[in-house]
Amino acid sequence: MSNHTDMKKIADIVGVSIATVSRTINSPESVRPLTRKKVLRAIEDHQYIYNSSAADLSRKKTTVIGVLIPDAQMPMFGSALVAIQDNLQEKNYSIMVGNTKYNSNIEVKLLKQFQQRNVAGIIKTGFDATQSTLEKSIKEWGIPCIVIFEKLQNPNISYVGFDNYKAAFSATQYLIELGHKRIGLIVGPYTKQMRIRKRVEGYKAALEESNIKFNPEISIETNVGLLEGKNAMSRLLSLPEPPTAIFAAADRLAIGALRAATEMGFCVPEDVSIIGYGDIDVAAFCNPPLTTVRTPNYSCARKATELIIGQIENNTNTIFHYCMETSLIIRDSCIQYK
Amino acid sequence: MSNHTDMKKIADIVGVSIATVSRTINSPESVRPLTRKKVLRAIEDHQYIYNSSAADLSRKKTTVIGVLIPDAQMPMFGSALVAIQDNLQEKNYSIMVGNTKYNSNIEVKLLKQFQQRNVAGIIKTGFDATQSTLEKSIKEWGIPCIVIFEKLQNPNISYVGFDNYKAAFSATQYLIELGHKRIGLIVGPYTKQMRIRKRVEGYKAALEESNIKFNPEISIETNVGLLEGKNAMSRLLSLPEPPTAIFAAADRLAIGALRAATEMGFCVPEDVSIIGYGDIDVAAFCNPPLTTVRTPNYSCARKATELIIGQIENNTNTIFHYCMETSLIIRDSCIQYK
DNA sequence: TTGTAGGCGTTATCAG
DNA sequence: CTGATAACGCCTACAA
Repeated sequence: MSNHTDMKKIADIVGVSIATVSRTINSPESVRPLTRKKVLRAIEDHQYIYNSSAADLSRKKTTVIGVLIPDAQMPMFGSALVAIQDNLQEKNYSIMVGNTKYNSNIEVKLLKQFQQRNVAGIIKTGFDATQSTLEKSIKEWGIPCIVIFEKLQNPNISYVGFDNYKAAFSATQYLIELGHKRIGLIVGPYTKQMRIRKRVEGYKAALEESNIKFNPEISIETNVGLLEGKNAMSRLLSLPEPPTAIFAAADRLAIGALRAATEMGFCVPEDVSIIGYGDIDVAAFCNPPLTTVRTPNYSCARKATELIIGQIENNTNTIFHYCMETSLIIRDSCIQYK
Repeated sequence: MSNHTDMKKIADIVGVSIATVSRTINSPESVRPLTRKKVLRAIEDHQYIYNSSAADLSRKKTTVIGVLIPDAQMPMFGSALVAIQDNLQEKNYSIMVGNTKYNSNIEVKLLKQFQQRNVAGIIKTGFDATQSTLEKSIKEWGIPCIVIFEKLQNPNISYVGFDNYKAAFSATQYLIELGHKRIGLIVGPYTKQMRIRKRVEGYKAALEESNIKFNPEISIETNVGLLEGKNAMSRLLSLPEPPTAIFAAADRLAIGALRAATEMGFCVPEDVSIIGYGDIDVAAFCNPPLTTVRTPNYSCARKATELIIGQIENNTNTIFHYCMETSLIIRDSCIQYK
């Protein structure tokens, strides 16, 4: 005989059926106030702990949502977590996180875990063309899945993102307007990530629009990180004819680049301008403060959560496409080329 | 009739009992190789999805662990998440996160959620004396709970941390050795957080050891953030007789402080030295690179995960106390006082 | 408004 | 090594 308090026990104590206990928890309005009160009292007095696993099994549906991010250490993704929870908290949903490290094996494994745990919905950052299998399986799986931080081509997948192409275009254009012609690019693994590739395309398009020829020699693909940004910048500045401006398509790359410039004796922005991407919070605290593109991370994640909750509760699964605006945050790391 | 693949269905297909299917999943070695192979084949062919909720219910035990952090946006806590998952991944455990925002109401709510979901263990950062109720309930609850990033006084709670007192002591001492006597302090909400209070105590003890009187006027308690650090530093540097060195007991405070100094025309370290705390990754990329105390965040989280998994699997619940070493990382933001 | 009872998909015990 | 079967704790028609 279990000495552990379950619904049955509460029911016995109050002298009511187990169904009534369940009801006072899930739809209190459907039980007579007096009964309700007695049940709640017993729950309180006997420290009854509701068992979500059992409920999940019975309902064939959980109140857990799975969140997939590449790297919890990056503020951009951390803020997604915060936003999601801010929105979920009051509704008593829980968050299951997975850190993919940009590794699709890990991602697949985590998704499988989510699936086995029967999460009610998934919010993930980024979605690659190479993930068509994934697309198919999520479709069949039948739960809502929203991609954030990215504007997708694929009309079958919901997203709440921003236009990486446009944002990168405007950053590059800004540099061009300042008179720069030799504009270097330091960018993350765009060969793997669509969201990053769009930035490269935006950069190229802006150059082209101004009849500046794309120069692969001053364009570096690297992993995203402070050190990586620094290394890339060192290479760029060691060139016989270094760029006069750099578009670092991630703030952390920009911060690394800034460090490289400083250490090599280049003044920013006098000797070389640097524009970042993301407007992470330290960007404003760099020396000099970093001019960058602000992407609406928090609001994307928040909006996505709102939408997914809606879908879960109404048991719908329509496709949403939201594209939020980005903006140029002009600080002190870029200057007119003379 | 459900068209959804469950164990029963696989069993029927293979012509074996449901128990055998369960076995080939959970203890493959206990089933005849040929049978095993057939079952696995069917699982593969029919895209069977294991239902963890059901298993959890049956086992009365889950394989999810709850992680409580104050702010997912802070790299220190992000790295904990990463470390925990790195360790959990291969064992097929999942992580449920909760972001407390340093708010104990939220924390209590999240813990209750964890409890209802029947998590197998809890890893949390920080533990306050004010949380004695919590201590009691976790005790009764009976699952392992490990506090990280902190060395606790309370012998009843497991921790894997480091000695904040000692670390702060050594940071302050370093400043003193450099000849500073007027050493300011910018620190997080130590009135609320034990882990932060220890830093204040370490700071004071170091001063006292060198017969420097603690001066409350150059000591500021604030929330932890870049802007907060900047504001605090502005106040300090506006004093008629500003400090010649600052111990910012969190790197983000230090970075804010650095910014304030720069904007106010103070050179760091020539006019004022700044030492940080935490060695977050951008610290090395500041201008100047930040001298700071390195705390073993990743390894604490990793170790804690290892321990908690051990407890879960062996069904034990002993108390562990691990204290890791911190170290002084000397870079360029502090200089000899002349 | 309340009770009855079958079912959710696994695990685990006990035989065989 | 394999099978039958009773839990696990809750939800949800259906009935009263």
